[in-house]
Amino acid sequence: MGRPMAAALPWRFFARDADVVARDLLGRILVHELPEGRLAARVVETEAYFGPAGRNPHLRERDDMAPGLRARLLREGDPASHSFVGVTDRNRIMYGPPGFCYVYLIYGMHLCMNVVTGPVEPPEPQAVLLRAAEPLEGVEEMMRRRGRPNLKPTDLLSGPAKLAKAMGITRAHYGVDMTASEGALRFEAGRPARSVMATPRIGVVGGEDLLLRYLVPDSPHVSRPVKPAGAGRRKGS
DNA sequence: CCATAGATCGGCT
DNA sequence: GCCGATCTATGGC
Repeated sequence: MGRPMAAALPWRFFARDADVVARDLLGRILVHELPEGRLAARVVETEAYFGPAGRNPHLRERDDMAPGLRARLLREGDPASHSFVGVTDRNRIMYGPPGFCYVYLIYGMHLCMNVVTGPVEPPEPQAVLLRAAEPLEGVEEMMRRRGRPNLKPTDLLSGPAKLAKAMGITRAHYGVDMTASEGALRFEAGRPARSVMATPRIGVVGGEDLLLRYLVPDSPHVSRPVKPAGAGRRKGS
């Protein structure tokens, strides 16, 4: 056999609220073992999705969440979440236990990959969208799967659909347990990111002002860089 | 660098 | 029937 298999991040890691998991996933390693080889990438950008109002009373106990955000989620729920409308065939996995893979088709042609999160009691249908990562192992195979020549490493996994495609994610991964010890698709511990920044989520309708997108601000592998804090662009150095 | 159009189809009303 | 948790090519500056 090849290398010793590192432990998958355990079930408990994902049994926390989506914002906490989304932050904690930054710097962790997404791994997919394929016949063609091992694909590995460091997560640098995520988004948290909660559920409808009324299914999240446990948020009242949270003293580590911005009060405005907590109040909004308690009062209105998360209108951008696929679980906002209640159970459907597509979002059913979000209502199950944490640590499972949620894959969906977007714009008729792209797949996006999530991991289900949230406390078990009381339950809430949450997920974390994987938006960007830094390629570490199997770069050649990732490029082949992206099917575009001369792709720079920073363009390989810099978006949710790019990430899913390069990492070999298919609809067959819907409902896969990412915490299984022998599983091909899992997270490894890696090293948590040193700095984390929060911004509004990309491309959502509803909850546009909620700061539920998390990224490693100095990473060149994110889908969209953080807006410079100061004024317009510089010229030279 | 920025803005925009087109691709393409499953899920939900 | 409408529309989306996106990507890419193209054209302008």
